[in-house]
Amino acid sequence: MNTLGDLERSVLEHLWAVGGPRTATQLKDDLADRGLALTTVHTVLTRLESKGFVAHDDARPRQFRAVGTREEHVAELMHEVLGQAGDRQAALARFVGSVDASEVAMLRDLLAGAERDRLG
Amino acid sequence: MNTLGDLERSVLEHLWAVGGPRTATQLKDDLADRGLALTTVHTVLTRLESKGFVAHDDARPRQFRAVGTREEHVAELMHEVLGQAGDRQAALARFVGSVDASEVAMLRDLLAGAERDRLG
DNA sequence: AGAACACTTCTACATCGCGTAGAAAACACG
DNA sequence: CGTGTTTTCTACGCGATGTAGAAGTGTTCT
Repeated sequence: MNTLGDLERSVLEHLWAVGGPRTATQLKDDLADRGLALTTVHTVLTRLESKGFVAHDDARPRQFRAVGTREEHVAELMHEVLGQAGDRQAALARFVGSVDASEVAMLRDLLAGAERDRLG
Repeated sequence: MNTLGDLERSVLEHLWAVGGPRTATQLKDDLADRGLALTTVHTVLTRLESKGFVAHDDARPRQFRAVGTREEHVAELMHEVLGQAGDRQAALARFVGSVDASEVAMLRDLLAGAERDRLG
């Protein structure tokens, strides 16, 4: 499922944050605190790409960008996780039972919207 | 985060399904399709235990049981995942936008309850 | 009690994913 | 073309996991 190592996650997280395309060299600099070799960045990007999280064009410093947003990813993961529950409703109940107050209010609004959409 | 291998997951899943305690030998038989050695089952149980998913008593065929339910686990994972979102609300919105109709209705009820609890 | 069997713990090994990067190959630019 | 940059290839170490043998401990039956 959520098979991302620390470094992979950092890089992807950064691409998500940036929002746009980024070259390997730029990423290496962006993550300078890690002190990575350029090839390391490349390896990670390649792996992220083979996992479908990143794509690059064929320009000549390759431009790498995140496929999808962090929020999409999170929502997708939540669904995957929920799919593991035998009793989805029970799992959802527990989940809802522990989201914080502001989110509860927001969820309610979202649900109202979802319902309207469904009813047309 | 969700660090469970296939076998570990199978065993835990089985313990969740069974609901009650189970000996290593019983588990080995329960999962006979895997053709595991008894010691393998023990190793896995030990690892699950060190991860906090399983506990055993000190009776003499040790009784192993799942700590918590699958639904609790799922809800917990959902929270962990949600915690990864930069924008929790956006993530929740996407999530809610794709749960099915019956669950939407149920969520609405759950939320009403959650709110009452908070206000009350 | 002693033997035979069952259960538990210890130790080990192969594989795989991931962090990490050197070496080599392909390419751009003056 | 030569030099610096970028990309690809290859590789190694480590920790997690699947897998289980060997050894130790407890149980049972005669």
